[in-house]
Amino acid sequence: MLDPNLIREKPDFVKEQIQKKNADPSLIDRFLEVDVKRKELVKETDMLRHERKTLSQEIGKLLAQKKDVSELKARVKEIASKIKENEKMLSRFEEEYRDILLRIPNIPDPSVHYGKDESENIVVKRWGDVRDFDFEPKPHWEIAENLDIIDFKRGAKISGARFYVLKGLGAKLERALISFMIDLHVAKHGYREIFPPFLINRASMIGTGQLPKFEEDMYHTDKDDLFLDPTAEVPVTNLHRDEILSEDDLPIKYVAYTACFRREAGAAGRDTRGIIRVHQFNKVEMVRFVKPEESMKHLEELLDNAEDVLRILNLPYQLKKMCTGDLGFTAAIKFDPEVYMPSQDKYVEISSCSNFKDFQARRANIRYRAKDGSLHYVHTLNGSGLAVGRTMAAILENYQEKDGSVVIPEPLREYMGGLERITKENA
RNA sequence: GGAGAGAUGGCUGAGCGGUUGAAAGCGCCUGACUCGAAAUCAGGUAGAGGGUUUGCGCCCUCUCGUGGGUUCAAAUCCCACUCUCUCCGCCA
Repeated sequence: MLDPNLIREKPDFVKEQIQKKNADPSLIDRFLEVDVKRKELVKETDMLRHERKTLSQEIGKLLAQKKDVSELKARVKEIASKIKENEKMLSRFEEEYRDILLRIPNIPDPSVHYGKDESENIVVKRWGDVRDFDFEPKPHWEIAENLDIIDFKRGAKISGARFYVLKGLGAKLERALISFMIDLHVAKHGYREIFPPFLINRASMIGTGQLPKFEEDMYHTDKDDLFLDPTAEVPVTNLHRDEILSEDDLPIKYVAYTACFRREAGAAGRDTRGIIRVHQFNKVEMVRFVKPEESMKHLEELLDNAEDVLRILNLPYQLKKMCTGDLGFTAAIKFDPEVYMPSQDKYVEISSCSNFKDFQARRANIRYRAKDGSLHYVHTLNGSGLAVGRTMAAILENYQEKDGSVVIPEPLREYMGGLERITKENA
């Protein structure tokens, strides 16, 4: 959430900023209204409580002197009932105050360009040589089905549309990719590996900004009120919810593999074929907790860590900078690495790297104590490094051969028992 | 699932109806000593909300797992819930 003081002091600025994200500026007016009412009531109630406290102490003293206190008691009782009334009203205001605050999106970083939606994102970088095929490159789902390493039909049978089954070397390649990515980020980029729970409580979902606004996008278990992990960002960022870290601990860098579960509620008809958009996929995610003044530097590093995976796998990619309208609810600035897909001659999102600044830290109450004793909110960042399923798709397409086999990228071979190629025979 | 024990500040841990927002220790900060450091000594050190002040600050309220209740008054008594630990049961 935003700093309430920023909204109070510069409401017009905040309105303007959230409108760039296509959010409703009337949220700010509602906030200010509730804020005023709440403050008045707090003031009044605090005065009453003060009175109760003083008189109660008085009673204690008189009682010690064995004096009559029945009159005083009656007075305090009256005050107490008034307090109770106020508290009921106050808790309603507090709830609304909090709810509005939780529904106001983060404001964009000044360096982010204005744009209405994804069509106005800009490509800021391109890397790698797109391969010159001497045959018509097939889409990944055809390659995979021909090799019998992905089974869409049976995925649908077991679970439904947008689920698939990995088989044989397909399953092994998935595992290889996960290990390869984690090892890279740990050994070369200095992250600590985390393996978090996949079922997550409500408080954590609020902490990183999935709730209250996006409940429809998540799988939920009714009996226990738990959500299926939509991204490791949630459990890993919430690792330090309600904690005060020490300045010496920062920066903290975590990398985690998790399965990710998404209902894709609004995605009917999009990317229906293949493994690009599915309900369950694997992802390796990097998360950083950093000092505010260093967070932009950390975004650059994080982004480079994600790109490094693509470079090492020699997958051509481009980097897209998101415009204000496509930042999403929580990000202040965001870059998406996109991998080249030969069958469509298009670049497809394979990672997303964001700086949330103090937006998540305020929600999740993650602070650090500076050397001088003062308290500050940390800045949080995260980025996929990378989405595993999409990496698999990219490898299948970019490394496919005319005979239908797929060459295994050199750096992955040690994770595949030295295997160099997936063929119909060995798959 | 059953039985029991517990949850207090950055950490450990005392308090079990009325100057207790909380002893003590650790940690941290400041000062003295030192060329410097360590050790020692002295002092300081919870968070949130609100008011006031140009500012340093000062004042008020709330918070001892969470939510309710009893009482003039609750960290302290009662109830519910959550979590942790121990034992039993079940189980990959």
